[in-house]
Amino acid sequence: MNTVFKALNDPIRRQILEILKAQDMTAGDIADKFEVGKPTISHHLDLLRQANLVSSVKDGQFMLYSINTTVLDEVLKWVLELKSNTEQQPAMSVKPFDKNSDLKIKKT
Amino acid sequence: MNTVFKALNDPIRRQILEILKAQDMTAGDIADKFEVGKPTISHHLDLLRQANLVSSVKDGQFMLYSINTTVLDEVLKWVLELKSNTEQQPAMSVKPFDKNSDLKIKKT
DNA sequence: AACTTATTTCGATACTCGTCGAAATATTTA
DNA sequence: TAAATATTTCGACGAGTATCGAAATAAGTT
Repeated sequence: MNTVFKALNDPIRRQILEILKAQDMTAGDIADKFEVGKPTISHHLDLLRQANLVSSVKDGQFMLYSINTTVLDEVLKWVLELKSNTEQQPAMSVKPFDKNSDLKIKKT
Repeated sequence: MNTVFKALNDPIRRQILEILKAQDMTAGDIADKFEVGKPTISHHLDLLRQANLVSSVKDGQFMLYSINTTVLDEVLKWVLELKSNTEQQPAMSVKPFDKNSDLKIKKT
């Protein structure tokens, strides 16, 4: 979960995923689509692989990368959970916050 | 988009969102739920606010924070887009990659 | 007005991260 | 086998980030 969010927290890595959604691609061809050097892209691909967001397979001297969207289900679930049910009123709700109420949640 | 992913890329900030999903809460009460100091939580709340993931309102000497899930729709849309349609075969697909094909996409 | 409480701001510090060029590794081609 | 190509690893550097204690700001209390 942490590694997935970490992997998604970079515009290049997100772009790589978008590229790989269209088609599998070699490391070199992916790198050609960006301004940064190949070692940098290799590093980005490594982080994506650690997060299980891409898989790779060796094809001769090439490394063919492909997207793996199953891990995104976790993210999806987490985000949807956050949006589900209890439609929270914004802070400036009609009912003022009662700092003396016993709603305070103590650390579990 | 970038700021949202950046804000979500921290376990404490994600926990804060989960807490605020249950109920609005003051900065101090939020801070009490973590081991780190109050200045740190204040900073985390600031990042969440920059990403529009929380809103805050002053209630006397307290700052009441509440979640704002509308920004998460962006994330949701992006993730779903990545999962939609073209169910990509993994790299180890039956058909080997043809490095000589003219599939190479040049930079737009 | 003095004191307490709540929160943020300010510097400072340690750590992580994105990036690079050079070198290492592996594969294909001549 | 030597040279070329593809990719990764390595070591380094600068920028960003999480964290802290102390100080500043603001509101409530005595």
